[in-house]
Amino acid sequence: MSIDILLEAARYLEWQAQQQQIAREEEQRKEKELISRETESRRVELVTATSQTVRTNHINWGDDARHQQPHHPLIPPPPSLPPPHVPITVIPMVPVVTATPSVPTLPLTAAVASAATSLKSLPPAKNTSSPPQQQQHHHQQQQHQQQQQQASCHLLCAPQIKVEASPQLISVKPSQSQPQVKIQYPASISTNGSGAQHTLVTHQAPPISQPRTNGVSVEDMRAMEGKRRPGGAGTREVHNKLEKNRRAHLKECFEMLKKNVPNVDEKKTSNLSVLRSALRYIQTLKRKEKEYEHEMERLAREKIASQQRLSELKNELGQCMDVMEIDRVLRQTIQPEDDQASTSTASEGEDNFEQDMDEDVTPAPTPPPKPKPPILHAQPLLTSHLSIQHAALPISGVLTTPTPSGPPPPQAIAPAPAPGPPPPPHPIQTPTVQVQPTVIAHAVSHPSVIQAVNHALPANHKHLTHIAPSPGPTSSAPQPITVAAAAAATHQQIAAQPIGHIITHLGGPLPSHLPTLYPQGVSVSQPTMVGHITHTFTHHTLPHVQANPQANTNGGQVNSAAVVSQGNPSLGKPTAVLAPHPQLVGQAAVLNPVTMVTVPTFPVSTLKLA
DNA sequence: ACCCATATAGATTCCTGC
DNA sequence: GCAGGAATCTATATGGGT
Repeated sequence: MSIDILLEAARYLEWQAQQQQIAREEEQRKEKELISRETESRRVELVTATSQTVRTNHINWGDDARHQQPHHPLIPPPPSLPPPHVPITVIPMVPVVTATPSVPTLPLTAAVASAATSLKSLPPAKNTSSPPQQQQHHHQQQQHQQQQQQASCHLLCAPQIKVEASPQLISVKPSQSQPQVKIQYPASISTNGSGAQHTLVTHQAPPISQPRTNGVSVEDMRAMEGKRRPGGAGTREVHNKLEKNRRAHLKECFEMLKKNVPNVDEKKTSNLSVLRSALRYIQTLKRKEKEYEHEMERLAREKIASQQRLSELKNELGQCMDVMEIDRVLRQTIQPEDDQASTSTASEGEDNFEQDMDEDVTPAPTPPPKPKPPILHAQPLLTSHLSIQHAALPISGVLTTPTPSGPPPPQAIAPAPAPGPPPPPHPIQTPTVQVQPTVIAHAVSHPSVIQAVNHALPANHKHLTHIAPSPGPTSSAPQPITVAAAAAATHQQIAAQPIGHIITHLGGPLPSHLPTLYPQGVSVSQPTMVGHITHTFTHHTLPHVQANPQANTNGGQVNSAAVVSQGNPSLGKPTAVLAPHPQLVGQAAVLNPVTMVTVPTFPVSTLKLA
């Protein structure tokens, strides 16, 4: 219920009260005349004054006046006092007013409230409403004057009306004359006072002060309404509109939240339930997030452990193979070929190798003697080669990852051009001929070969990449080394084109880094090592090449200068091609102008993954 | 301008007694 | 099953604080 409605109702009541008051005044005046005529002068005046006072103060209290008659034995009952025509309607406002008594800006309600509070003290005032006649007379005169002067009515009548009105009469029009009420109310209050002197004093002031204390006059109220309405109404409307928009936005937000939160009933879900559901959902998400994080950590730990285990296994396997191969190869090669080699152990043989290498190796940067067995140094980088080799070997075939598709690439080492079947039209870089790095790696990275080379090389030269047949001291033309040539080391071709030079490189994963990583090749020209290598080719590589033609597991680089190899007549095996690495050609030319056999410089990680 | 608290009314749902 | 009341929720108005 807005204040505007209340104000409208108050004005309506005021207007009705004025109308009724005017009519009643006419009647009362007529009554006065009649009474004055019937009764004597002074007493009649007194009686009329009191009755009028009562009437004016309690406009609708006709019944009360009658009830109060016993209390006023001197006052005869007003015979012609008309009962209120219509009941009073202001009553419903009182509960509202009393419900909100703290509204200071509401003059009407404040006035009503104050009047209501004053009404509580009204009955005793009625009981004591027998002031001296002089006072009453004086009061009557004042009342008359005020009645005539009053053009504005006061709402103080409302409480009085309310008190008198019965609950059943709430909806009926009021029958109060507010002007009288306004004026008479202070009078009644003053009469309620215990002392006559006090009433006199109060009579002087009340007409002016009471309206201020009890409330605001109608005109003041109207003025305030005028102040509030133009600006206040607009402000109110704007404020209401803004508030409405705000609520709409809030509602949209709730709707959005409801959509984003699963397991929320589309219907019958209040905002509170939506908030609760959202809270539960957020908590669930947080819990799941933590679980997933833990799972990820666990999987990461498992992965690391698996990788470590894998590397350990690889190391163990490679170490075992190296040791075994070295022992065996040393026994087989060094003893028969090197007469100087005594029945030395592998370590002693290594020393011999080292000594030999010191003698025969080309002027390469000579590192200080290795404090440790070279196998230990070579292990990390040799692992890749060993893996390839082992993958190719039947023993360690578990580690292989055979290529599922594609024609079996000719895995071979480039044969010597002279013997064997007719060479292809393009001996070099034949598209149909592909050199399998696996084979090359297998051939070159045979543990024994590598080990032998590593022994011959300084400690930091551990990655065997190039093996070149010995072109002879004056030969500068690159010549491919083939399986046949390798086999010829022990057969016929070794004499014609023996492998007299092996170029080693430090293991660099990327070919592009070769120029920087391998500023110089290391030539292995010692007969012992060359013989060992060729022997290894003969006894280990070729069988593997034949047995595992598709053993390319890493898709290594194809040598650009592939040379069709010749089949080994003695073994009757397919031709193997071994070609120099394209990116090492230039370097090979620089290092040693021979045909090179390269080991693909694929990353070690690739091998590990394979 | 925005937000919040309060009061109120209307609608809906739930519970209870008959 | 139905009426009535209580409980709950939503929308609105209003005033006040920041």
